[in-house]
Amino acid sequence: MQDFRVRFAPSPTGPLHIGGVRTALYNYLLAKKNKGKFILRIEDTDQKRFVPGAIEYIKEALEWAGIVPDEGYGYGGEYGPYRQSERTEIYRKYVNRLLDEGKAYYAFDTPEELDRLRKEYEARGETFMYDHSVRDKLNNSLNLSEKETQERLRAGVPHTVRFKIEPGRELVMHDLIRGEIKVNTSTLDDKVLMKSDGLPTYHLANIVDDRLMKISHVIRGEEWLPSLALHHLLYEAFGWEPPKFAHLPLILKPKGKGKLSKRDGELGGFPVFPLEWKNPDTGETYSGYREEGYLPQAFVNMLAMLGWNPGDEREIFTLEELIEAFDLSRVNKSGARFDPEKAKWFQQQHFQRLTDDEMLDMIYPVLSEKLGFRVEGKALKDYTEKVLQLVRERLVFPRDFWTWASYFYVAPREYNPKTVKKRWKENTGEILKEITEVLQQTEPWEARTIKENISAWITQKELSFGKVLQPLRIALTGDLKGPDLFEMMELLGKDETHKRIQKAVEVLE
RNA sequence: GGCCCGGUCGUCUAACGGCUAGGACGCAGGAUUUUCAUUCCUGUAAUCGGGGUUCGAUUCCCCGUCGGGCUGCCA
Repeated sequence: MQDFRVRFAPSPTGPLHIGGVRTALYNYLLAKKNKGKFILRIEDTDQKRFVPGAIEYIKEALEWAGIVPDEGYGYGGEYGPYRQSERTEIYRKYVNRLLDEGKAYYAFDTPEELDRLRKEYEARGETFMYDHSVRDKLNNSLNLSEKETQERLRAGVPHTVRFKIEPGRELVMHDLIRGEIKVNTSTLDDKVLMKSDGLPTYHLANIVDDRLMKISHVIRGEEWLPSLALHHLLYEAFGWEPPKFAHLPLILKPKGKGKLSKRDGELGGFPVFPLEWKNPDTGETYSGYREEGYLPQAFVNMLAMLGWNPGDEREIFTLEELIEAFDLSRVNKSGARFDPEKAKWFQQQHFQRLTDDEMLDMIYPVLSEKLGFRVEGKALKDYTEKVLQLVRERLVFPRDFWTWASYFYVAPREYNPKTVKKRWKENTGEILKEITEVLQQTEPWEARTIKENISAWITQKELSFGKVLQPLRIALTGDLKGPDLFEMMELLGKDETHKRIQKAVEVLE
């Protein structure tokens, strides 16, 4: 029985976007479910596109989400190095093997020449493919004598190595999600395996590394499906048994056409990245789920459900529960449109499941920032804990605490003109003055007694509750929203309650 | 254009070939509440089209159509 080993192999060309995180997540879930290993490999064979900070970003994002690699770049392991730019010698060895066996060849065509050919074909309405039909007319070692080829190589003429694909074979492959996939090799081109800079392309490095790192299952995005046939042929050329493959459906834009891209976030007002990212070149900043206040468990839950379901009607999962429930056979085939609203709903569900202490830990920093000083000291913390009891069920993000509870800390500076206009009548001032007296005599100062006294007074005066309580609320909070009025008054305290009522009467009369 | 992969409510999705096609988000209405929010209830809305196979197709096959991906010395 072969060990279960999967890898996540991002390219450090920028921040990981949520599609990448989901791929990592599915790999991780499968590894954990099967008591296997989840490996992080960095695919940085394109030095031109390398972005400083990207590797650190990827690791930080995975760790924040709780998708921690067991092995790989920065995590150790016996199959390293796990960064492809450190493995060039290995790739060279394997390319030479293909070259020796006549399964690959040197190509001396320059990028300019190829570019020209592509344009020519395009002008004719055709597509240029470097394949069996044209390779014997092009500038490569298949058409050169052994001597000429060796001379050019010795002279350092820039060249690539291409994989020689034999046409006319019907390949039947298997994908764990899609089933049988058939491709005729005549439709494939002779892909470059080794670039002129001596570094391998993705295809070669990927196959060699997956083999050497004993990867049992390759779980990757659907954008790789067209390369599956090529990869199979490479395994075959090396005489290796290929791993099992699964191609995940893509995550699509919420609106419009195409797959989710980083621009969609700015347009739609939601993050497409797990963590905030500052582009080192342009200085542009892209928002992240972490900075927006999302809980990692909500983020992961939301991503898991985008393309997979447990087969029953459960929707809320912890990471552990996902490991238990996850199954590749229940991953969907079609692309999923990302829905920012549903993401918010997952956040709400997970946030509400937090304990008071967990919530408070996230709320103190928000409060400190708004208040302008660090929240510490038992009195303030105890007070905040009581405030939390009144507002907790309406919180979705930690920052919501301030929107719903600011008036517990700061007296209203202004009164919402619209609600004032609607609810503040001529005799309101008079009513509040009388209420003040009722409150003055209220002992002890508790929600229950306050409620009893005010209710009794309203009934006795034959007034409506709304006429009295709504202006009272405006006086205390500046608007017509918030938790139970009497609980609020108890927490605010007798003095503060009086001060606010008096001020409102002065300002609004 | 070529190659590959898909298509169930607006969105995410469920339904061994056999029910009034189920759930969730959203939206609308209602209940609760002094208010807002939460919560609860109700409603809303779908099998891309055409052929076939079958007693019976959302489900299997073919064609069309639409959507997506790939088509780089990117990954």
